[in-house]
Amino acid sequence: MPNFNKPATGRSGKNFKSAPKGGSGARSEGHRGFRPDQGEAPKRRWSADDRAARTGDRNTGSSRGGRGDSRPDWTPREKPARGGRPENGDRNDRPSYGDRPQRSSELPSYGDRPERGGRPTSGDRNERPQRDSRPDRGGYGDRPQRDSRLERGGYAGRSERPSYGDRPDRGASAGRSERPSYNDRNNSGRTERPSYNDRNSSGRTERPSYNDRNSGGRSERPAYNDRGASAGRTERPSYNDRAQRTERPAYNDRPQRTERPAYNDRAQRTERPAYNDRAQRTERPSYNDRNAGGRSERPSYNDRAQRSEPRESAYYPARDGKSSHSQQEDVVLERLVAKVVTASEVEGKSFIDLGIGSNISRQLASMGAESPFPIQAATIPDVLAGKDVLGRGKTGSGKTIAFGAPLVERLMENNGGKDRQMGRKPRALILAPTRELAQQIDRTIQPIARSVGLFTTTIVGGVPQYKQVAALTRGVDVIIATPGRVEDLIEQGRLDLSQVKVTVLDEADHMCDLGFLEPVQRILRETSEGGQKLLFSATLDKGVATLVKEFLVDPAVHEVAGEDQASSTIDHKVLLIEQREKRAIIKQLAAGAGKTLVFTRTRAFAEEMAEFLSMGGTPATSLHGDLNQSRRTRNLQMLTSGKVNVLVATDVAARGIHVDDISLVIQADAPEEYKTYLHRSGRTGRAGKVGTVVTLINRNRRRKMDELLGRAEIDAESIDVAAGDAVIDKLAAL
DNA sequence: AAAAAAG
Repeated sequence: MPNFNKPATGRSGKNFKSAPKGGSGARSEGHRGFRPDQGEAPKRRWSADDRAARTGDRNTGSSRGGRGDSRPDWTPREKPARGGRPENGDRNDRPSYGDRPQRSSELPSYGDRPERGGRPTSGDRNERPQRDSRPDRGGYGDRPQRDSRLERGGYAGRSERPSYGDRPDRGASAGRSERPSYNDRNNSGRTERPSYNDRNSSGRTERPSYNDRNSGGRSERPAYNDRGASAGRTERPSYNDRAQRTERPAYNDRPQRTERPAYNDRAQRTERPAYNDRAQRTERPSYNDRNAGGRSERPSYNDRAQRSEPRESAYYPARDGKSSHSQQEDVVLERLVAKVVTASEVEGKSFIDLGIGSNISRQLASMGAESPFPIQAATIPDVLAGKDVLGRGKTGSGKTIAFGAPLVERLMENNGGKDRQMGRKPRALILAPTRELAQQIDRTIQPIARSVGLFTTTIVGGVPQYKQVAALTRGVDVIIATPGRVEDLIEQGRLDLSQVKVTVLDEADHMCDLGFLEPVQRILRETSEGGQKLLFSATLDKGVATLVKEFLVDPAVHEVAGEDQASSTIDHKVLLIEQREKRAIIKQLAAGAGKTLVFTRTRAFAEEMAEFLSMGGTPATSLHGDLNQSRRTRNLQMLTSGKVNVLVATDVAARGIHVDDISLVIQADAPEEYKTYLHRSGRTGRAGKVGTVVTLINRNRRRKMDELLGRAEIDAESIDVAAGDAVIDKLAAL
């Protein structure tokens, strides 16, 4: 790709990783945080008062979306109210400290979160500094499960959480919540469901690789014609031209795209299996069945499976019996050549100047984003122009709106009058690495989409799928998802991505890591060929080369200048400690009054530390993959709501998650990768607030830590300490 | 090591 300094040397990402540009942390021009020009990004854009006032507005105005109020066409026939909400199930077994007591009070009553406008959840904002300090914002937690459903307000069933009364006893699902940890699952005779590991290696057979599918029958893809002529869409390029780029083509052009294979028929598929079929399950409508229904030309997942096409096999290194864990070195990959934007360049520009419509601009303003942040000003025009974009913006710099606002704007302009059509296929997909992040993104994008009558839904695991399926059946425009559930629903024939014209990968570099890359590739291949692709991350580097090569066309690369430690409000410290004193020191650090986030390398240690701290008088809760989703959501919410001030988490909380006012980040286990360091530390110091990051290491690991800090381009003071030292108390959060 | 699917 033209945007790389060095042309790709091979097809697989491995090549890029093995050809790093030296591990030095030189702040040279080719390096990650290099910035030719100084310019400070304006932080804090609004005051707490503004925010409070804003909240009020939203509550009154957001229902305008139209759908929510009337919700005529979509009466949930298939699943009326019954909010199965299993989530509550685990409430009983909930281990962590404080949640129990307040429990009942923490769940807002249904009534108060209908419009989501009040948006207490702060979760999602992480990428957007703007909302950071909203005082009124409750946190994630208040609306744990509701993820996206809010708007659909009207419909009972949809709310993730039905009132206590109507909730039948989530019988079956209850069991789910207790899901054993990954480890347990592996050992405990749960034969019915292979653990992730098993699945990766052996169990895998049941799922054909997408490659096969590609080579399979994908011959031509139905044109986009039906899309409805985009009437006056002249001024703005449309989806289609993407190929030729220059100026945005209209949806209609799409047709030319003959080579697109495909999955076309899916489009016509009206008879999609009803939710009820589910019962018979096992025989879940396979692609074959569907094919039989007339769609013969399209290979079924199975067929595809058998078809062994060596082609692209390079993309599946792990499958070939190799350990999928080849310890990647923590190296700084070559930086992508980017167009650098400085804060001063965008000063005075408004979202409207950038091409965002007035409706969306108004919505953004009501959310606290009165004027665009640098990363937004840099990428919005290109996104609107239909170009593929790679965007790098520091943690909390507003990346979600940077891709979310223009994405919604484009969908609105190109809906060909088909908006709100029942059963319409999603036209945009946003993928995130964790469920919490996906839900957080939805909380930001949903209001924007609703402001122009478009709908969003989250497609993530850990929660029952029926509501997601019901939403898809009704028709949704934007999907915010995690990879696993998306693939699951595609296999079930309940999700069709063929009409997806815009795909966003948040935390894109992470989505290219082992374990994520392949699913992501398979999913991207299911989207409309030639569709626009947007890759964002605070640490975007050449690790995304594999995806760029296969899916992006002449991408524009943007980053913001002045986003390095010099402009940071975070203080970094490295404590050289005695291993045996680690717990005591963490306890001392966590004793402060401010919100503290502790990162551990393993789930077990996270759980152990949370318990240790709680037992020691510092209420703490945990967040990691061994918890069922409802507990994850609840525990995170406990921190955002202030029910506890300490959250001990694995790296599931390292990226993207936004919690207001975290004043101290403790790395109980030092990160292996400099990027992890940057993401973890990015949980504090948001919205211009000050924060401290303390990393605990053994003295003999000092050199290694220094190297990592060098790569991260962070200057941190190293201090020799012993449990009980006064220095530690000083670092404890205020 | 972690994360990501299972009415």
